Amino acid sequence: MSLVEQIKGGISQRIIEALEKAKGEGKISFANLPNFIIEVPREKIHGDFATNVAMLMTKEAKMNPRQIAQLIADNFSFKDSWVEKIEIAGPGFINFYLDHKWLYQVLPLVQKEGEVYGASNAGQGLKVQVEFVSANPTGLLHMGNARGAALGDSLANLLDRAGYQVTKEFYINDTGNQIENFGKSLEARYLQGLGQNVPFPEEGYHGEDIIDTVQRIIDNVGDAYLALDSEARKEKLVEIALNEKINAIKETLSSFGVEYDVWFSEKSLHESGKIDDVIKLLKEKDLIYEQEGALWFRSSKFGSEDKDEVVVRANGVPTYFAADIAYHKDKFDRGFDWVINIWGADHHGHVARMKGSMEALGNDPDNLTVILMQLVRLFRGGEIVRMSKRTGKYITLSELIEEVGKDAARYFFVMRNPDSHLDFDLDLAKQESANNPVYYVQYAHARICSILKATGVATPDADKIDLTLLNEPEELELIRKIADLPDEIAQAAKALEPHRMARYAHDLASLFHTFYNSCRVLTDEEELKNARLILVQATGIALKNVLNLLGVNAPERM
RNA sequence: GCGCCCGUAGCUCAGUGGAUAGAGCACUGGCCUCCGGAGCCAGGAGCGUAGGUUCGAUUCCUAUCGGGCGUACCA
Repeated sequence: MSLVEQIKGGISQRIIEALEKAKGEGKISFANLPNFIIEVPREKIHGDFATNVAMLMTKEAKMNPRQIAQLIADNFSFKDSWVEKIEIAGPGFINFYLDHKWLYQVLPLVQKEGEVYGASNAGQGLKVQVEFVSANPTGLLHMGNARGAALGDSLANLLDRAGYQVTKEFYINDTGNQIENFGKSLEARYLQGLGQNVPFPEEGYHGEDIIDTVQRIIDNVGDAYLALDSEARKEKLVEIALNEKINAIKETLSSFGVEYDVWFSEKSLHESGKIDDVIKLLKEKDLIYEQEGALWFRSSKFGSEDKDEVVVRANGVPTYFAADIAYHKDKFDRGFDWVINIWGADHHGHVARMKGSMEALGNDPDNLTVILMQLVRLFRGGEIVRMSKRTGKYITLSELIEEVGKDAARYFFVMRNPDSHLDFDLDLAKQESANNPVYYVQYAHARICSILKATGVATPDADKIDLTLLNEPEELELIRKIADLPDEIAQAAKALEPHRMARYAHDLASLFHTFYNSCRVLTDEEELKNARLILVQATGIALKNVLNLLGVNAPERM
């Protein structure tokens, strides 16, 4: 349990005791305690912590909130609580002012824990799976995939740190219509590459990368596939090209700092019979019916979905939805307590029926969470960078990494709430200046390393230093922010909101710069210098740990 | 038509039902004989609109306007 949690828990406990005591003395009556919170007030003058308990009890106790607050204050036990003073304010808030010495405990802790500082057991080992990107392996990764990659990977890191047992997974759509189409496109390029004048399929993949892929195949095997019939030829081409594409995707993601635990093949679901099995299972539950030659799932019976969906087409081929049902069933069969998918907003129509299908199979649909992310727009020179699906021309993830660097790209993608459209300013991301938030944070870290190095010796052991010399408001605020890290991580993980950590990193860097400008670290006063060095070191550790969560480097110099 | 997401400062965005709604950019003026000036300090303006629930609403509900997306035997 983190220090902040301990403090909050202690205050909470004492509030309940105070209320029980007052009740015993007949000064207040209530049957149930409200679900109150202990929060950090926005304004510093409102204390270190505050609670709304009195305002929530007015009905139950039939008293006005300030009277209730007064009772709590009168009966509050200060002993061993760090609480120094209690004030009642506004409509009935109870503000707690702490002896700031409680903060000093955090510094030795940070020094001792090092790179694991910030971790907690909030998730209690719950098994959670995060599936993200899962891009079509027929092309290169685009900005939507990039956002999903940054988001998913940071989220997985967060969950891991917060005490969940995390598996990162990529679902490979290696079968179905788009693979058919891929085959046709490859075949056309192959024949064209060998000098034949064949038309390119209208709905084919126009990207240049496919031409390159086919050229490599021609370099290897020449016209050997001309002799095959079209089906066998496409099969061969698809096999080779798919392999190449998937490897390229792996490499690009790897250079983006993203490594998966599992690469799951859609095709394997067809081959293992898991799709047939799940359809059979639904049939047994009378949730499948036949109409116009196709098999329909009664999705309208579940959740908010208002119509039924086809799972097997009239031509006997299962739909993507059928495969996805089997896939998600498989996820739960593998024992995940919590399954998280990150999808583009254009897939939102798929969410309700997906949850419905899980419910139909007896899984709690609430254990499936789908994070929808809005689109990404690229800007260069103040102009929107147009993407063209028809010509297959778009900026790829590897080009983006090439242009702005991994750190800026990851920071920019994860800095926003997935719900909002992301305007990605390429010029800003490239700037090595204060305008660029990622540099601002990294600069703080480099500065910290520089100070620590300037002493020429190792930073002293925090237990042997008088930390109570750290009394300046800038010092105390900085320590306070560091103390918050474990809770910040736990909360961001639970809410599935990694963008909070980008904000935290920025706030922490900002507090450090403020401290740096008002407190000289390398001073002649040996005792004070040592205490400040401990603080600087702890800040560096916290900053680095957060940047690592976001997949951004914490440079020692820049 | 119906469904989902978003409307907060000039721009890009934060804000678990709480107290005086916050950052960055842009604009203006200050700050190094001193640890990294890629830094610090100071300055203005805003919750799309109208109702409702509540002690209290940017947050929840309803309606409405504006933008995006979806509404396939595509994925």
